[in-house]
Amino acid sequence: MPKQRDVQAQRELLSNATWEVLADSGLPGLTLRAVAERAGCTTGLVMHAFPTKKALLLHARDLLYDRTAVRADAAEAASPDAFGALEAVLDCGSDGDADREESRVWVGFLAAALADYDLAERHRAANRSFLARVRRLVAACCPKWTDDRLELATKSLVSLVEGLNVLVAADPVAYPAEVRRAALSKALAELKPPDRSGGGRHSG
Amino acid sequence: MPKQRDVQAQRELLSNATWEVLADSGLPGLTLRAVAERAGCTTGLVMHAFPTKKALLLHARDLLYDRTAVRADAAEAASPDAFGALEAVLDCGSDGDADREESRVWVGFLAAALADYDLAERHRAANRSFLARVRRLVAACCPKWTDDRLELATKSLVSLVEGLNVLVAADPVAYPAEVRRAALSKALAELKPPDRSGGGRHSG
DNA sequence: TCCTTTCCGTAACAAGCGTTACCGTAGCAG
DNA sequence: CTGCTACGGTAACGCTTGTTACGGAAAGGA
Repeated sequence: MPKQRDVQAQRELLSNATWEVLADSGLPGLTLRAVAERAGCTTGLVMHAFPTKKALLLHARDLLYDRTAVRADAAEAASPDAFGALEAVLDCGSDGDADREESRVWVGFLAAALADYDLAERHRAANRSFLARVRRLVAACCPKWTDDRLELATKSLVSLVEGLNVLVAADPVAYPAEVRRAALSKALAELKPPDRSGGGRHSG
Repeated sequence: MPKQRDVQAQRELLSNATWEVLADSGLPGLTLRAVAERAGCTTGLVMHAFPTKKALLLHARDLLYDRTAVRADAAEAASPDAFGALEAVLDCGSDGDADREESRVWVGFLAAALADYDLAERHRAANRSFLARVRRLVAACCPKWTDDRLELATKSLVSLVEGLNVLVAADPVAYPAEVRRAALSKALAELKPPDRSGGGRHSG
């Protein structure tokens, strides 16, 4: 049995390349040749690893979801309480340079999803998964809230965060990190208006 | 002087067609032929009305901005006080079917702006104009607030609204009109916590 | 060492894109 | 009615796209 390959590694390599191309060339620049060049191979390998371009796109979309899920899990696990976890999860889209890139990719996939049913399905699944996570954390923060209130707070928080991500992707100057942080903090402060036991922020 | 045409009307017709194609075929489906077919003509007229595809895109982008500005002006003028104006302006993206289309178009242009400098410039200008409008109304609602607080509230509101617009464009089921309305109302309630003189909502 | 089998780079394909050149034609002046 | 001129539909161009077919090369078994 001659010359075996690591299919999994190839698919991940190509998905990463897809991600990078999408980040700095946008959706119209996402061509198989661009992906191949970024991955350091030719379109031959791309078409052997994925049957079609759409399969590559869907796999890259899944990869984006996996990454955010892994990071959210890590942020959640590293936080001592539910408040900190919620803050970390919602803020994990503001870390550094790599994340602005992720926002750009997210916007690209979103725009593509508006005209592609499969991509739209994955977008919805990912966003609802994110909603469920945030809702769980909000519920942990405010156990006495009704379902309606939980629902509203969750979707408000998610909308705020995604809005910030979208807007900062197109205009980083108008939405600097400090503004984003402050907006998030103010929104999170809504979750604990009565009791002010201890400071949630770890630093000044 | 034979056979004169109404250039302005042609440009508007084509921009509208561009808008419609972008709304239901997405960015990759936005071709000159598709625009021409939607406008009921051929690519010949398109290329006579606009020198290039990018010029058409930019004009369509300007048209989108003009429409939202006109509608915001109308919403503002029809409101008796600053609170109502702010609510109307922020809510003007949730009216009916035509508006979901507008959100989709907005997302499409945003994604295109991530890889096109001129489109990005117009996006920034439009968003900053919107920020200025909201900030002016917030300032009218809360005259005693500091600049920092104004800035934060303004950008939080805009982020929330744009986030809702983006999310509802891709998943209308998860973000129904009532949720959006409630989220906006709750965010606006932040602007007047101390005095509770009269109800702001006009109807049930 | 040689053979076999899988891999993947090369190169071609048809289709679609934005763009261009051309010419029939429709409308006004005389 | 005739002639002129700008308009815009037609069709082609060159280019890039996704996709496919093919052949050389590399790695494990005999």
